[in-house]
Amino acid sequence: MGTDVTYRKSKQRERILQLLRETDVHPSVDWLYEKLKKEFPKLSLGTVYRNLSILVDQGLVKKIHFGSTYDRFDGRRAPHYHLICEACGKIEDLELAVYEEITRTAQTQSDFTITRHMIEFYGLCADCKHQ
Amino acid sequence: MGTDVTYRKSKQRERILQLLRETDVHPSVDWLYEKLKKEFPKLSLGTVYRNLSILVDQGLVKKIHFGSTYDRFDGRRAPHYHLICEACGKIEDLELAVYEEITRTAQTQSDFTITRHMIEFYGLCADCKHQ
DNA sequence: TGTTAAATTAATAATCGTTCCGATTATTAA
DNA sequence: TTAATAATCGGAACGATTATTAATTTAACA
Repeated sequence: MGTDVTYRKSKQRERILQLLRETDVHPSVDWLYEKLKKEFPKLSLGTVYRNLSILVDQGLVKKIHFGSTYDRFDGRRAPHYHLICEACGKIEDLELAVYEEITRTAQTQSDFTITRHMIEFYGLCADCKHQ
Repeated sequence: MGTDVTYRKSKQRERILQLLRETDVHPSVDWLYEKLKKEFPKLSLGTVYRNLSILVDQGLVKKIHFGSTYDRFDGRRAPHYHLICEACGKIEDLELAVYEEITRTAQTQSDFTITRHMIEFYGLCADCKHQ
């Protein structure tokens, strides 16, 4: 996904964006694929993936749970927050007191029973900052 | 992974936990596998996976990026937080003003260049609450 | 200590979500 | 209309993870 690529419009991509704008269910790839197969019977799964990544690239859509594609494990027991380098994927612990009250504040705005929260901070680590 | 299973101890699992306690790099499965292969030349990748899931089950280790195994997409442009139901995986938007100052506070505690943060709240949605 | 049943292991096959590929089709600018 | 090339389709390939299997190791107790 280079920076200087020009995108042509495509019916499929337009509809993917439209669907994402219309709904609030935070669709998965399969959800979009199943919906769109009715309009585009020959639609391929790869097309959905490719267009989603173009839309994310264009800043029109956000990918939730962006981060590394594989699991990481943490032997630290106390709750704490994470710093994630967007260049190299490094994960560090952040020495910052956990905001317990955020969970309670969120609770007042929702009918979920909220038990915990997680914060991830994104940016560039010291190494990647200097190329 | 039932709740009433008794686990026997195993050298491999003990070392995995020990490694996770000693390090702060938030190891991936492969990192652990490569380290431990020196001590247990016949170690299999499946053993690392199985023991990690036992340790997570016992609450001794945390899996980072716990949540859905596939990506979700969001067509909403303004930054906002998410509520995630731990029972059914539903993701909802939370109507809560974004705490811009959290990013700045975190910045004072780190040598990362922090550009943004994300908060996810975990709990049970209204439907799952009532079974 | 020695026996034995049960848990753990290694190896490998299967699965899942995602990305990549070659051939074809569609869009755009000239 | 034409030439250039981006986007499509369908399927193969891929990496991370999970499940299956038979063989090995271990805890517990006689």
